[in-house]
This record gives sequence, C-alpha cells and structure tokens, in this order.
Amino acid sequence: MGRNRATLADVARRAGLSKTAASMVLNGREGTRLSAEAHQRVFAAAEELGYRPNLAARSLRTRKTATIAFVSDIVATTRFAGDLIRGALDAARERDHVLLITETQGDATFEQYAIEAVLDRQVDGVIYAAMATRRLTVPPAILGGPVVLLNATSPDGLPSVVPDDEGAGRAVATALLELGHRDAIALIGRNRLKEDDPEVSLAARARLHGIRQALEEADVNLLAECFCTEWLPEHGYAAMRGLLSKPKRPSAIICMNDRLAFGAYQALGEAGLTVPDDISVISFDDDPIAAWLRPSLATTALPHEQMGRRAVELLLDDGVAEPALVPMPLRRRRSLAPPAG
Amino acid sequence: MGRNRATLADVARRAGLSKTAASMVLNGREGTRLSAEAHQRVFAAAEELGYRPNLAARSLRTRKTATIAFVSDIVATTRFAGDLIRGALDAARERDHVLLITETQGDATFEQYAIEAVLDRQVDGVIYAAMATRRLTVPPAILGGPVVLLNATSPDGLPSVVPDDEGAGRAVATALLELGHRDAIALIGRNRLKEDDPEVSLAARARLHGIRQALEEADVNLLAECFCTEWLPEHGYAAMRGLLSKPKRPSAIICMNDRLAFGAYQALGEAGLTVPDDISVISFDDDPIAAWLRPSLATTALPHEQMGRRAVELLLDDGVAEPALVPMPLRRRRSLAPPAG
DNA sequence: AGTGGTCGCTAAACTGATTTAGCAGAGCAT
DNA sequence: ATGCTCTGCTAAATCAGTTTAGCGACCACT
Repeated sequence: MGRNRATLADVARRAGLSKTAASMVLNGREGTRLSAEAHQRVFAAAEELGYRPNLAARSLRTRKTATIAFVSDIVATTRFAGDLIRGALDAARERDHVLLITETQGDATFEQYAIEAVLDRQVDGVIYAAMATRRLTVPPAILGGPVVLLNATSPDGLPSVVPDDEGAGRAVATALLELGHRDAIALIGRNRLKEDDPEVSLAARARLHGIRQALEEADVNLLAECFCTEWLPEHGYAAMRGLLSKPKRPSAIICMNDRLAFGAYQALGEAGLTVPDDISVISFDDDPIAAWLRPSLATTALPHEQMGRRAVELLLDDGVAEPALVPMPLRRRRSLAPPAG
Repeated sequence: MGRNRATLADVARRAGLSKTAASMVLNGREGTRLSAEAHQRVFAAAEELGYRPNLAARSLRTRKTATIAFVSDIVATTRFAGDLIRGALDAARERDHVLLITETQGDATFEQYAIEAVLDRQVDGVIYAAMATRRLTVPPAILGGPVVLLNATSPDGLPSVVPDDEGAGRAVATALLELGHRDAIALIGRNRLKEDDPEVSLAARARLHGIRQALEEADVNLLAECFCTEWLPEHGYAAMRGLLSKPKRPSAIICMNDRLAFGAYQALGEAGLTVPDDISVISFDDDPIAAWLRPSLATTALPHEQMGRRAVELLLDDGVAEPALVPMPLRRRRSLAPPAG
C-alpha cells in the first residue's frame, strides 16, 4: 500500500530548498519569511511529485492523527446505526478527519480492547455511542482526551447528543389533540424497565413525560395504557387486540415506536378496522417501515444523521455550546384523521 | 488523548537494558540471545509502567498500521450495511486490526477524497464494499496494496465476496416445487435494468437464473412475471393487485426481495386472501420485516455478517483460497403451504 | 566602523518505535 | 599467547515529518 510515495525531502530537493522551508510552505505557516518565489517552487514540486504527507510521521511529531474513534455498543442490531455513522462521517470529512470504528458489544472485555486499540492509535477524540438512547458510564481510560457521548448521557456530565424525546412526546399528543381527539386516546408501549432504568432507556420516560404533559395541559386523560415487555411488532399486535376487546374503542393510538405501530396495524387489519377512518395511529422513530405501511404512518423522526454530525461538531469545533438536544421532526402522514363521528 | 504514556525508552531504562533489547523482547523475536532474566526484567518493567507501544511510531518504521480501510459506496441507505460492518469488525478484531470507515456516496470527488484519506494513513489493505451486489471498477490508486471487493465484483478479477444469489434462486423455487406448487407460480420483481446492467445489480440476474433453472428442471413454467421499476413495497403492492385482477389466481408468489413481498402482503390482505392458505409467498434478503410480518415470511437470508468476515479473512489471511460465494440460507417460515385444493 | 534589525533561509533536534551492525567478554583450541 | 567462536547485549541509523534555534547577508543609523 503506497510505497514509492514522494517524501517531503524529495519535494524540498526538487524545489531547491530545505525540508524546513517545504514543510512551512505546505502547512501554510504564517509569519514565515519565505519568498513568494520559494512558495511557488515548493507548490510546484509538490504538485509534480504528487506529494502527500505521511500521516504516521506527522502524528508521531504532532500527536494529532485527524482521526476520530467511533466506539459504540452495538453497530449492527438496529438499522439506525448506519445513519448515526453516516452523519458523523460527513461531518468528519468536512473537517478532514476520518472515523475509526469499533464495537464493544456491551462486553467489558471487548470494550477494554476497543479502548486500547483506539488509544494506541492516538485518536484525537472519541465518540462514544449507544444504539438505544440511555445513560452509561464511560471507561475512565478515554477521559484523557476529548469525548462526546452520542445518543447517551453519563453521570460525569460529559458533552452529549441526544434526541428530544420529550418534545416528540408533546408533538405526538398535540397532533392528536389538534385533530379533535380527546378522551379516547390509547397508549401502547408502557414499560417499567425502560421507564425506570436510565441505563436501559432514556427515551421511554421522556416520551411518556412529553405525552402526559401535553395531555394534561389540554385536560385530557388517556383512555388506556398498554404495557409491553418489548417494543416489537408482536407486542404491538397483542396490545392492540387487547384494546379492541374492550367495550370502548379508542379513536387514536399512540405507539411508543414504529414497530409497535406495525403490530397494531396488523391487529387492526385483522379486525377489519381502517386507519385512519376508524382509528388514527401515531408513533415514534420514523423507521423505514413507517413510510411503507398502508396507510403511511405518522411518526416523529429520530434524527440520527444529524445527531452523528452534531457529535463530531461538538468534538472538533470549539466554541459550539449549542444545545445538543436534537429535535425530532414530526412526519405527518396518512394515519391521522379527526375522530369518527 | 494519551499523553504521559510510557515509551519503550522508559521500559528499557527501568529494566536496565537497551531499547533494542526491550523492543526485541516485547516483540517476541526469535533467535535473539537475550537471557531469560533479561526477558523477565523487560516484561516486568512494561507491566509496571503500563507500557503500550505508540503505533504511529511503529508504523512509521514498519509501514504496517494494523488498520484496514472499509470503503463503501453508501453506508446508511440500507440496514444491511451494519451487518456487513459488524462481520468485518469482528474478524478484524480477532486479527488485532481495526477498521477505518469511509463512504464515497457514489460520488467521484468523495471517492477520490476517501481513497486519499486512507492511503495517507497507510492502511494495510482496503475492503471496497458495495451496498447492492454489483460490478464496479475500483479506483486504480488503491491497487498498490491488497484489495478485496465486498458484495461486488470487478473486471480486474480482484478477490471478491458475494452472496450466492443463484443458489438462493434455486432454493426458493425448489421450496415451492417440493410443496407441490406447479404451474401457478408467479414472480414479482422482474426488472430489465437490474438484470441487464451488472453495474446496477448482479443479484437480479442471478436470482432469476436460479429460479428458472430449478423450474426448468421440474418442467414447470411461471404463471406470470411482473415487472417492477423498483423493489419497494408499493411496487410489490401494485404488482400483486395486477396479478389478482387476472382470471387465474396464482398458488404461490416469488418476490425478488422482502420489501416487494411486504407490498404483496398488503395487497393480499386488502383482497381478503390469506397467506399461506390461499397463496404462498417466498422471497429474498431476510430483511427484519420478514420475521415481523404475519404470517412470518419465508425468505433466503443475505449473510451480510459472514460476508464482512470473509472479506477480512481474504484480505489478511494468506492461503485462504476458499470460495468467496457465500451461501444464502433459506429461512422456512409460515408463509409457505401446499397449494390449496 | 560598529551596532542592531530585518530578511530569507537552513541545520539539527525531536517524535517513538524497529533494525542493522558490531562490541566486549568468556571459553576453547592451537 | 593468539586466534576463533559464541554469548549477551548495545549504539546508532532509520522511518518522514515538525519545530527550534540560529546563520549570513544586507540595510540603516549613529
């Protein structure tokens, strides 16, 4: 890989100058007193030789690698990971940086290994990402340098980027209220574990809080709240069936995520009910299936790509103290309608 | 990030030996004549100081970085990317390597940038990945070192790892034949562009070929073939509606991917037909929705994680000449039944 | 003439590892 | 006593950059 590359010494020789001069010119150093002609000659020589600096040599001296570590608990499981990475990748490229990716798989040994691997490579900073929004404790070893938490918070008060789930909760409830839904709104996806243990989820509690807040302000009570052990389609399906077996049918359903909503759709379809004419559905995440469903599912989007960006910005750009609570835009789709009758 | 790290010189000093000795001991060099006691002292010193070699310094000398570049066209778009990366990550870790990820977004400028970024960092090899199985031309710049194509082939005959779509096609057709389906099998997802242009897709042609082969062997003809401009749910939906409007109703449907199948399910549901009692459905990819559908969708899995692994193996382990055509396992699920009546 | 300052540039040190070449001392044979 | 080999180890070069310290020429001023 890349032997025969021209070195700085080659450039200097060709330009008839010293390595020092060549280095200074190519790095655009201010305050150097090299002549315009010297600049010319160096640039020309570099151009002609196709010179590219050896970053290993450079970082040996400068202790900078233009490399960011992206350490996450689980890359693959969720399809959102890709967006998080892509956002980070884009922002990193704009700043001439590159991403070193490792995965801990939630395993302490792997984590240890990942941390060592990136520290050994002298990365300029670490983005420590969780695939589900939650609280976590970062290994002390990385605290020696800049760290940003992505989709996570920590007790240490490190800078972090998380989605505004509470705002999304309010937006979701408000959207229904505005359509005229009142006391026949049901909620699918309550989950004590997720709501009470911040190390499992921060989203569940925040979403719930946002929903309740908006409803309270409108003086509306939930018709029903269904608990689900997981947020998967089958649980949404079961919950929806449960709701439909009760005397009072809801006019609208809020699902804690799109997979639950997908399950709810299935149960509604089987029951011969139509979305949104019989029942409106709204949800969280904006998983791709939300747009694929018939009718398309209204939901609040997890802005993963933007979060990835934000994390890089927080890490590399100093002086950005902007809020790292990233808004979750509401996607209004066809699953919403005013209550029937 | 990581100042104050002990250097080799520190270790040597503490062990009362030279840097040379320390280096040799720590690298486990054979044929050195250093005493057992010297070994002891070096190990002890390294341990006590928590010594970790500076990889920038090492690679400056050795031109090895224990880093692999993972260059892909698009990371985010498909949820499979995560699995590809995870497989590569796992295999890389086992070999003490780390992954540098970049994205070209199919844009020549970005590609140029990505290539330079990784070459400047002296990576030991490049995995050039495509998110849809296809043929591509790799930029000549990276040919200076080891390259493996992942989910892609190239005219240069570079080593490559691709899924066995043709085998999957045979498996899918065979599964239906074994259940007794004969001349009422319809196919959804024909697409000239994908079938004819290898730079767009290799999968379409291979899948079609596998299906035809198996059917021909059984002397069976397809009842119908529906063309789709894209392989998205809405196209599957439209195609399925088209099929149902015809006089002869199919007993089974083969969809070219799971998203088409999802659309087909929607059309079947609306038409009041039941899978698999009225119509069996089988497909390709094993997208997560396949397991979420009701009934769960039989499909052939794209073994992305394993492909990612394989790519790293091909890149780093010499002497592995095993086939890089990775089998796509058939997931038998509830969408299959013998033809009705 | 001596002093001081600026200009335009360079030699050499430095980063932290690997690797080559070779040295001092012991043991042995001649 | 001399030469030879073997053992156990080290000095110094090397990788490709960045950075510090400073050199010689020229000019202006007193």
